Amino acid sequence: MRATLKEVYDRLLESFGPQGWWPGESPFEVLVGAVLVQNTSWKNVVKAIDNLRDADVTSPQAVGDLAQEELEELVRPAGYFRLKARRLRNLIEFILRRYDGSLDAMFAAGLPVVREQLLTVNGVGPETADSILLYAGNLPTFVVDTYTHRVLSRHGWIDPESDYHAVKDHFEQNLTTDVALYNEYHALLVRVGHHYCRKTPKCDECPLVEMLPEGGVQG
DNA sequence: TGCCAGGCCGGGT
DNA sequence: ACCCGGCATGGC
Repeated sequence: MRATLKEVYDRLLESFGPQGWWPGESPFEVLVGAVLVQNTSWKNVVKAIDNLRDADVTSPQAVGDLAQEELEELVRPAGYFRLKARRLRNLIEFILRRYDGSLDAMFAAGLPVVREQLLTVNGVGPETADSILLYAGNLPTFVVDTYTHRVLSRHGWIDPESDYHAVKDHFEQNLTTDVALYNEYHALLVRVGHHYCRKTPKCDECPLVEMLPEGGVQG
């Protein structure tokens, strides 16, 4: 008898409690954070976001007014700083041109439309796009990240070869369409990943250990 | 002290 | 279609 995704969710929620994601004081900060956190620890991203706030860069328009070198210095603590300053610029330019800099207007255009548009921006891939849509826009799209894939494949709940969209569809087809649920579930998977499901797993005290298949973790 | 972090892109086979 | 290197700072 295999655990359902809902049962896994309930177990995580009872173990860790609500995570209250996404960290960020505004949709703009959430969007910025989604780009800056690519393959980087959130601790570093916080420093970069603090820099932006201290410099009064709190809107797409404010980013638009910055020289590229200034933007690079502000986001430097997040790592890959030249690359990320470029990606951030690409995304902000898109929003300024297409939506006159209004995040509200962008999200009002609807989930499937905006998702496709975001994916055309160089530097915005599926996880970044879905993070923006879910955590900044409150739109019901499930976010898949490295921990999502790792936790599920180690427990034998997905094919380890499955790609981003396969995992995303798996969640969306086996859960009710619910922004709060998607939000909390992803945050809980990152939490359990941080504590127990690193590259070398520590399953001894993991709340999901009793849900392991015969033979323990895969891979 | 190395290893790794809430990806994504571009170039080579 | 795949595979792989590059990107960079800071925490544990």
